[in-house]
Amino acid sequence: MLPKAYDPQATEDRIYKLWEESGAFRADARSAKEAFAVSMPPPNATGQLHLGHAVMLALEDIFVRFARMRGKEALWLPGTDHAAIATESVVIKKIQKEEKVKDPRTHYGREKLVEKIAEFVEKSQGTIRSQIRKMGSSCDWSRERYTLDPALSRCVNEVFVKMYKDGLIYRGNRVVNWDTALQTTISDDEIEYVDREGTLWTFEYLSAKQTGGEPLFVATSRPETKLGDNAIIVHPDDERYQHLVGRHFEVEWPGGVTRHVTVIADHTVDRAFGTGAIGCTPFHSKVDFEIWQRHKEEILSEPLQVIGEDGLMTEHAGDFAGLSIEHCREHFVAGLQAQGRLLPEEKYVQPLSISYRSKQPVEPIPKLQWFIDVNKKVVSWKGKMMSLKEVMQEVVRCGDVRIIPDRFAKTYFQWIDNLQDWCISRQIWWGHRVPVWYRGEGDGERETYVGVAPPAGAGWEQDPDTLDTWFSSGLWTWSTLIDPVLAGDFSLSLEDLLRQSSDFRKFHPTSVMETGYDILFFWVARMILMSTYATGQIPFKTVYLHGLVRTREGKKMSKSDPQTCIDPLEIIAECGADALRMSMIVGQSPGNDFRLYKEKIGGYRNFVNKLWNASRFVLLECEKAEVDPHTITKLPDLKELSLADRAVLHASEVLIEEATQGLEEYRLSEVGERLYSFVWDFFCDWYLELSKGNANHAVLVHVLRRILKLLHPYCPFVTEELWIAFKPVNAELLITEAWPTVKEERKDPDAYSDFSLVIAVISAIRSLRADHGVEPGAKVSAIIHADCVKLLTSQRAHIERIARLSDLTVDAKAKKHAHAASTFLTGGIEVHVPLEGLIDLEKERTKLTKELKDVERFLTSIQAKLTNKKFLENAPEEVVALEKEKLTNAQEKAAKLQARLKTFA
RNA sequence: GGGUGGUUAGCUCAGUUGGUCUAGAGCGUCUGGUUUACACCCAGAAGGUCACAGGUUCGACUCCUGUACCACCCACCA
Repeated sequence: MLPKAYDPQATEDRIYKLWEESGAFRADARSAKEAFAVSMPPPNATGQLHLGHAVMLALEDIFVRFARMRGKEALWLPGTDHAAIATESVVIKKIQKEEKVKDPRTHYGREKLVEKIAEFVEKSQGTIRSQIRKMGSSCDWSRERYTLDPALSRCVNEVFVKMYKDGLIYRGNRVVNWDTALQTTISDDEIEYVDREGTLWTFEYLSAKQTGGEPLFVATSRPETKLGDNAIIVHPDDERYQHLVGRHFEVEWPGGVTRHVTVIADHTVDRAFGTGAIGCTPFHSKVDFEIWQRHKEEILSEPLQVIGEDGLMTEHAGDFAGLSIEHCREHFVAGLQAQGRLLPEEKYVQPLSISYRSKQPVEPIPKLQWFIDVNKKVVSWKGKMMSLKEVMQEVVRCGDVRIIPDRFAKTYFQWIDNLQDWCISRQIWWGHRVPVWYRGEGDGERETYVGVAPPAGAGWEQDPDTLDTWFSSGLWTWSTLIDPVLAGDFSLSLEDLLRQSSDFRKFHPTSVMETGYDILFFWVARMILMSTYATGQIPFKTVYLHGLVRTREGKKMSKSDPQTCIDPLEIIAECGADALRMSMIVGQSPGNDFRLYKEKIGGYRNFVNKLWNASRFVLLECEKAEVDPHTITKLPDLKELSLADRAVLHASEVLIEEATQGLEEYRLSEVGERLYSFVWDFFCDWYLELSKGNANHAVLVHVLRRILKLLHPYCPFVTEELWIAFKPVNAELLITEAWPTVKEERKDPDAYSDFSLVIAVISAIRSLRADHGVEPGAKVSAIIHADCVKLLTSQRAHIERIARLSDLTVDAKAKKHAHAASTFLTGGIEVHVPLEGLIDLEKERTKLTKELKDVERFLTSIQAKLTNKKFLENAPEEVVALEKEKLTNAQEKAAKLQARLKTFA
C-alpha cells in the first residue's frame, strides 16, 4: 500500500533515473514521426538554478511531454552557455579574492587565464546539469551542447567568414560603448538608462569680443568633454546664431589648451533646451560623432579623444591629463569660474547610460571594432535581396515566426526600426576569438586573413578580441544540430554540414522557442538574424515568451536579497518539483510577470497530495474487492453503469477534449486550472464520495489513468509514480504512453446533467443543515418536490448517505408542510428539511424574504429585456430562448418562495 | 517624447470571438467537523457599484474614446 502522504524526496530522483535509463528522452533523427523540437535556452555554464530557469524548464517540459505523448518525435536539446563577460568577471573576482592577485590578467597572461576559466567552468558545469534534472526536465542529455564545443565554435567561425565575405561584417573606427569597469566594448542593447540628478553648467563658450556682438553661451552636463570639441552646433533656423554659422574660432580652455572650433547648423538641435547652442564632441558622444560626419567638410579641425579607456583624461586634456573624469570636471568648472565665464548652475534630471553587466557608467569612446552591417542588402531571402533588418522584419510580419503573446511583435518591430550596426567585438579573453589574423607592421598596411581555420605560414597574429556572446548563442537552434563528427572534417563547407547533419534535417526549424521576454532583443532577434542568414531557415516557428517571476510584493527577486528570493531547489526539497511546476504555470500568462510565494506553492503541494490520496482510495477499494488494478483493461458495457459512472466518464471525455485543445493553443494556465478543478472538485469531492461502498473498479481505474495521463506534463513525478500502481499489465512508463483521445460513445451529457442535479440537491440539504446548526452526526428527514421524481428516487441511497438523512420523500407536487421546515430552491427543485424545534421562524422568514427580493429584481431585468422589441428583433434566437427559460425559472422560484412565505404568515 | 501592459472579493489571480456571468478560483477570514483516501483534510458561510467618465449596442468586466494611478520597454534633448 502507498504511504499516507506523498513524499517527493523519496520519489523524484528515482523516477528521473527511470526515465533517463529508459531512453525516453532520446530523440531519433531517423524516425518517421513528425518532429517536435525545442532548443533549451542555455543557462550559464557556471550558473545556479534560479526561478527564471525553473519557469522555463517547467514550460518547455510541458510542451515536450505533451508532444511526445501525442506521438511526435520530440527533441528537447539541453546545453550551457560560456557566457563570456559574466563568466570571465566571476573568475577574475574569484582569483582576486582567493589568490590575492590584484590583476589576474597581467599576472597570468591570456593563455593561462583562459585555461583557468575553462577549468572553473569544467568544475561547475555539473551543478546546473543536476539542477536541471531536479525540475524533471525530459531533455535529451545525449545531445547536450556547450557553446564552446568544437563543432559550435566552428559554426561561429563559418558564419563570421561568410558574413565578412558578404560585406556584412566590417571593421570600423567608430564611437562605441566602453564599459570602463569591465574594460570592454558592449553593444547598444547592453546599455541601461537610469535617471540621475545631474548638473547643467552654462558657460561662455565664445566671448563678445570673439563674436563681435553678444557672447555665445553653451550648456552642458559634461564640461570636461569640451576639451575634445571641434565645433559648436546651432539650429539652422535659430536667428540668435545665424550670423555665426560657418565662422571659426580659437577657444582657450582651462588646463591650458586651445581648440579650433567651427560653428555649424544642424536641425537636430533643440532650440529650447539650454541656450540652443551645444558643443560638438564627436569622440565622446555618438550623436556628435554623426553630426561631425555630416559636417566634416565645414569643420576644419579634427576631434580629440580626451577620455581614455582607463577612464582617465588623456594627454589631450593638457594640465588635466591623468585625472579621473570627476576630478577633471571639478578643475575644469573651477577654471571657467576663475575666468568669469560661468553662469549659475542648474539641477536637472539627466539620463545616464550604464552597463547592464557592471552597472557602471558607459563612456562613448572612439575605437577600432568589428561590426555587423544590418542595412546592407546582400541577404537572399525568398528570392529577394534584403538586409538583415528586412529579413528579421519579414519573417515575423508574414507569420513564419509567430510570437506569443502577439503584442510583442510590435515591440520587436520597434526595436528593429531603431537597430544600428551591431558591435560584436569584445576586449575580453573568454569566448570565441575573432577569426582574423594579421601579418606585418602598422595598422593600415597589415596583411589580413579571415578564415575558419588559422592561416598557414609564419608571422600571423590573431585579432586579440573575442565575439559578443550573443553572436554564438544566436546560432544555437542550428549549431547544436550539426553533427559533431562531420564538423571535424574541414573539407566540408557549412552548406555540406547542414545538408549532411541528420539532426539538422529532422529537427530544424525547431518548433517552439520558449524564453523570457527580457531577452527578446538580445537573443530571440539574433537567432532569427543568424538562422535566416546562415541556414536559409527560420530558427523556430513559434516564440513563447514568459513573464518574470516576482515576489509577493511585486518586486523583482534578487539574489542579494535572500528574504524575498525563493530558491527553487529549496522548494523542490520541501514541496516537490511537481508542486513548484504547477505553482509557476497556473496563473501565469505569456508576456506578463507573475508573483510567486510560499503559500501558493503550498497550495499545489496539497493538490499533489490530494491526487496521491485519491489514488490511495482507489487502490484500497480495489484491494477490498480483491481486484488487481493492473488487470483492468476494459470498461464494462456503458448501459450497465450507474449514473455517477456515466457522468464521470462523460466529464473525463470532455476534459480530454479541453485539455488537448488548450495545450495545442498554449493555454497552459487554463488547462492546469481545469485539471486541478476536475481532480479535486469533481473526481474527489463527488465521484469518489459517491463511490464509497459501491465502487465500480473498472471505471475508477479507467478515470484515474486518464487523469494521470492528462496531468503528466504538469506533474511528471507523482503521476509516473502512481502509474506504476495503476498501469495495465503490459504498459511501460507513463512518459511514453499515448495521450488519450476522445471517445464520442462514452459521452453522456444527460447523465452528467442528472448527476449535477443530484449534487445540487445534496448541497442544498447540507446548506440547510449547516444554517440551522444541525449536529453533524444527526440525521434529519427531507422532502423534495421536483419533476424528476424518478431520477431522485433512483439516487435515494446516495442522497440519504451523503446528506445524512433518516428518510427522503420525493414528490412531484408540493404538499403542505409543517412550519418547522427550512426550504432551499435550486434549479426548479424544492428542498425542505423539517427541523422541529431547531428553526428560528423569524430567521427563516428573513432568509426567504431576502431571496424573494433578489429573484424579483432579477425578474424585473429579464422582463425588461423580453418586452424590449429591439432585443427580440436583434438578439439571436437561442439567447432569447435562454432568457425566456430564465424568466420561467425565476417566476417559478418566486411563486414557490411566496407560497412558502405564506405558510409563515 | 514614443510605445506596451495592468487596474475584478482582504491578498494573488482567472474570465478564449459582447449574451447560461444574478462575475469565478486559490489563499486568508468566520462557523462547524478526528465518520479508516487525504487536517497537505471535510462541510458550510461572509466578502466585489469588475479604477473613473463618456460612447457604440437590444445587451459591455468583455468593443471604442478619454482620464487617473501603477509597472515595463524604446528614444541622440546636449
